[in-house]
Amino acid sequence: MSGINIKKLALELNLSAATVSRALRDSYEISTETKQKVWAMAKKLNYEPNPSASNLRSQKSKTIAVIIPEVANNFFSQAINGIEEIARTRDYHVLIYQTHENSETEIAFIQRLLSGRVDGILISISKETDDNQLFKEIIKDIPVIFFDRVFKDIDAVKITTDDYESTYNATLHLIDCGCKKIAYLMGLSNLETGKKRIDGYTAALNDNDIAYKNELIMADCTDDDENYQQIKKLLITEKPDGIISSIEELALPCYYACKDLNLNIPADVKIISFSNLKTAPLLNPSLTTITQPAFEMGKEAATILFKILDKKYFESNETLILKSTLIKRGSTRCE
Amino acid sequence: MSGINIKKLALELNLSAATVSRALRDSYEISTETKQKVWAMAKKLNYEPNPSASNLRSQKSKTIAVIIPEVANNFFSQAINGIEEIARTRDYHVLIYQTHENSETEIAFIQRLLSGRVDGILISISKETDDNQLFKEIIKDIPVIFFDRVFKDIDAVKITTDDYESTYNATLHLIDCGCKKIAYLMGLSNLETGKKRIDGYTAALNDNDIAYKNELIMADCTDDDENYQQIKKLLITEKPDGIISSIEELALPCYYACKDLNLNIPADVKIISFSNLKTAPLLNPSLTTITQPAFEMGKEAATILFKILDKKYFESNETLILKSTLIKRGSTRCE
DNA sequence: TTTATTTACGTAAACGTTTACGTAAACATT
DNA sequence: AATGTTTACGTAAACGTTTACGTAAATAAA
Repeated sequence: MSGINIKKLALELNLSAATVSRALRDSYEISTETKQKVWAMAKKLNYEPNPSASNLRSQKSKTIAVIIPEVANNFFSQAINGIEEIARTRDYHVLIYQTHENSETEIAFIQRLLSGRVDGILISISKETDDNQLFKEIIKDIPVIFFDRVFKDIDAVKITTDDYESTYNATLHLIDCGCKKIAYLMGLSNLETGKKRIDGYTAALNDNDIAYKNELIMADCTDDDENYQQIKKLLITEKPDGIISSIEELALPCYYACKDLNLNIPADVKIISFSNLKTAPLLNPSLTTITQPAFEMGKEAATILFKILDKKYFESNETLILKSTLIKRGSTRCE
Repeated sequence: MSGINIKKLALELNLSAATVSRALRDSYEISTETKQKVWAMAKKLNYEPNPSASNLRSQKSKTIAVIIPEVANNFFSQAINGIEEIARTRDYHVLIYQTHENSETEIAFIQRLLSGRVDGILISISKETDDNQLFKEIIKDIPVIFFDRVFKDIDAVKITTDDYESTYNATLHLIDCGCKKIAYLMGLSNLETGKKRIDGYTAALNDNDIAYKNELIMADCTDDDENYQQIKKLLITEKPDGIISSIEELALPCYYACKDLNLNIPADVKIISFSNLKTAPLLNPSLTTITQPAFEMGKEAATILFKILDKKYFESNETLILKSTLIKRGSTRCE
């Protein structure tokens, strides 16, 4: 708010506001001479166009929203990083909203965004959300890209990783290491993401003639301590020799539980987790991870959103699938 | 963009836009009866006021900007978490900008924000920034709160941690553990933050009659590999028995370097680092950390900003200092 | 009953842009 | 010389709110 607006600028230049506006946007209607005078004066006076006025007139906000469960999470913060990088190249602004896995918060945010505040939305659905009716409505009003945590039956652009293959291969890896009783820590069960992950697990079991046992499946809940207790209970009662954690949040509790129960990783139980932890190689033991390309997902999601905003993207319901990487480390070392 | 604006709403209700506007804001000038009709219809039609129009008229954006070096960083993502939580309680929106430690990017962002896009700015200065002249200018135009990474001589509100005490106590801890040659990995040397940290270190050495040696100080640079090589070189040539890392980014390279050189932590060299890693307890060995209250810093910074916006805060240059915690773990275990 | 006050609304201007439309001057075409 | 076209700008309306000001009707005070 240097207090300088286009009118004052025009006054200073003995021009009309219209001419100044056109000159600033490099319109062909304005002589080169005038343009240069305008540019010079704009720079001199540190003129910045008022975004509210611009947005109001143009009905564009040059802003996108990112709605995620948590910022303080390796995956999501890396995704934001990618999104912000792309947005910056386009001089777009990025609004951040955290749902804390709460469906109502999520809905409230979205409702508030349906008023021209943003030109598009990038969203990773909260765990709790199982009803996609609202989303089916809003995608008619504004471009929405779903990333990582997506719905099954919605006609929208989605960016995911190869969730099915990831858990399939992870399970195979454990089987190769000799595991016979592989537990599965299930997250995101409401979402397509979570379903594909467990499907990969069961398919791998099937393909290797290992019976699926319901008792080996643990569904995560919202309470961290409860999760920890459940994992411990699972380790005690079922004595699995392998664990696949479908979400990063459950990996560390596994480590703590094993420590607590004097179980050796990987001798007694091998562990693989979805994770974007930078410290995975330095854990004790180092953690075998399914690492998602979070940064690239953010970049891709933003890139596609901008293509849509540019009207250069026409597949309204494509799913772009990026590959995760299974990084084998100490927690699944075979003897 | 449900396409419904205040005029259509007014038309539907047989009222003027002015009355509707006032009813929505619960003005005393409007009868209870009318208000309720308006509220009901607004809800029914899913009316959301257009923010550009509101902002333009009111000269408020209900938006704040957060300018930080990186999102994908434990400290900053936790700080954003705190900021977002406070902003939400006020129905404010949060814009995120990453400088990637680049001073010019930082300046460009700030310039763009001086046009009413945001009502206030929360910023953690980039490493490279040493000139605070621009900042002295902008704080006249818009409320700016500096957090964690702050300038020395600027008349603004700052939120920091007890940087001096933190490194002082960390150094003491190493001395207590018998360390005689304590290396210091220096970051943020341009900023008050970095200066206070190294001051704490040298003071502790002084108070314990240990000579300060320039060769034991390593300044970080922008290149990760270069940092790693420098740390290795330091370990080889100086053989320190303790290391204090003033930034989280250098902690893991230390671990790798020690591994590489077959140095045992903590037997050969003890390590303490500023860090907000959740996995610090699970590293091999677990890492002794100076943990900053990142979440609380974000909350405090946002809270004070809102007080300023509410004109309920008048100390224009207070520094609020939160306490970091020295968490002693395996990397500094004494025999 | 007359006048003052309060209540509940409407009118219109303003916020700072952008752009459709208009136009005078310069230039080109016949 | 009369007409058409281009160039380079200005005028004014519009985007969707909010609010100062105005006012008719209802109520209170005299």
